[in-house]
Amino acid sequence: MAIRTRTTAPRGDALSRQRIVEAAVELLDAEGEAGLTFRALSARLKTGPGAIYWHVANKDELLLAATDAVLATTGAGPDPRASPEETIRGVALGLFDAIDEHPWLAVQLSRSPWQSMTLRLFDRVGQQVQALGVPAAARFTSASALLIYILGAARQNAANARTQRPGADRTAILERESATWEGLDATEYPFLHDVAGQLRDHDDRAQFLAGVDLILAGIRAVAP
Amino acid sequence: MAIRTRTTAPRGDALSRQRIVEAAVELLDAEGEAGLTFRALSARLKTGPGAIYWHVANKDELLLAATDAVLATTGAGPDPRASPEETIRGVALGLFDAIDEHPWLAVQLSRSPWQSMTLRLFDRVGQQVQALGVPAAARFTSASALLIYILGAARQNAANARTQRPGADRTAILERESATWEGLDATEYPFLHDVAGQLRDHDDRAQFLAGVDLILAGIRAVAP
DNA sequence: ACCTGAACACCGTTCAAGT
DNA sequence: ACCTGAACACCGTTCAAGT
Repeated sequence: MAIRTRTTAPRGDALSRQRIVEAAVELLDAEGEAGLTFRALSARLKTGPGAIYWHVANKDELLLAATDAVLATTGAGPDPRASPEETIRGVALGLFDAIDEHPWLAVQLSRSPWQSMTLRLFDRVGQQVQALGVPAAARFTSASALLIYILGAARQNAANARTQRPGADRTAILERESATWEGLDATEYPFLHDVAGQLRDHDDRAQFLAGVDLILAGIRAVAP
Repeated sequence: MAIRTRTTAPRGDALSRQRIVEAAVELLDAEGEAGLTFRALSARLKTGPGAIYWHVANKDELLLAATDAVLATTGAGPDPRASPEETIRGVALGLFDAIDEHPWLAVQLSRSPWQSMTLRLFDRVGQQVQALGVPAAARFTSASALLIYILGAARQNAANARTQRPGADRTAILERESATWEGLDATEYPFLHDVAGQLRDHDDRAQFLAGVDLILAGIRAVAP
């Protein structure tokens, strides 16, 4: 096969939808949602803002494409040997970690529900709920409760991470927050006051999974 | 007591933090988050944008104040005769309805977790979890799972409502979505394909409460 | 103390003009 | 077909100047 000439081969610096989306993801990861700007993006791609509009309709479409691109690489294929519970935990952890790595994902995922990506997730969770032996009438409720919790927790975690400076000392933050809760008026915040100590050795991931297990227990209680 | 003179009494059109926040809430309710602009707000208040900055530090603080103002009027006081489950359902429904009425609330509530308002909610839910007899070690997990679900579901509902044009025919939308799901490839989306029919007479509020009950069942399963 | 409104440094998006 | 970059209509925020 002949070597392509320089002029017809796609050069590394040629603009393309793919290169734009890749650069957008990099920008989102590095600077957060506020960092994704058509000007910043075009500067990084060494072109003008107008050039991007040739390949992408608008910012919404760009964000959607970035979300799809990241989620496409995430989540290992389902393991047929895994139990339904394990598969659900796998999906949940995959999303949790993806959002932990790309906090801007959370906002995108819950912005347009019933979107292709969310529907795919809903179906995957629903399949496992069915495999659990949940009767047909209770499947919709079970699957939607699971997905809502998973997305909600991952989003909350992303919001927490964004509040803190990146690279901040996690232990120190929890220590400080725990002390704050302890200092709260026990009459006004009896629960927080009581539970302040548990915050000190809090593990977000473990907490997240415990919540998933709690809902799974509820589902099992309805469909034994 | 003497009648106050016109000049010292706060005239109806005098600028004040309270009037600003009230106008902000009106604007948010009518036009959504994008509608809250310092220019639109100052036009409504018949003043310049700079005047607002005398009473409010910036847009973030304004959004926070608007959120507090709306949530302060929501949620009936806790009924001491109600069971813990009933109280939790009451808190959940109160939030759900508030967010249904003011969809912009959802984004605000999960933007800054560990904020005064969210902490108060967390404490209220935690108190009821304790009243349920959940052992100390499981209380944190139970309360946070509940709150994450409640906020997540309310947000999802708000996002759904925002996608649809206000005043759109709810039945028609569900009918159309149900038909879409039915038309999906049964190999790729087996669950959605199966469950499409249930979507037709779907009640968001009932669905939401069913999810709360599911988590309550899980909590009870852990702490009988 | 409080308000005014022009001005600054940004946005997303468009579009005539180029190649 | 694809790119350029100035221009438009917006933002949030600041600030000298007024009362």
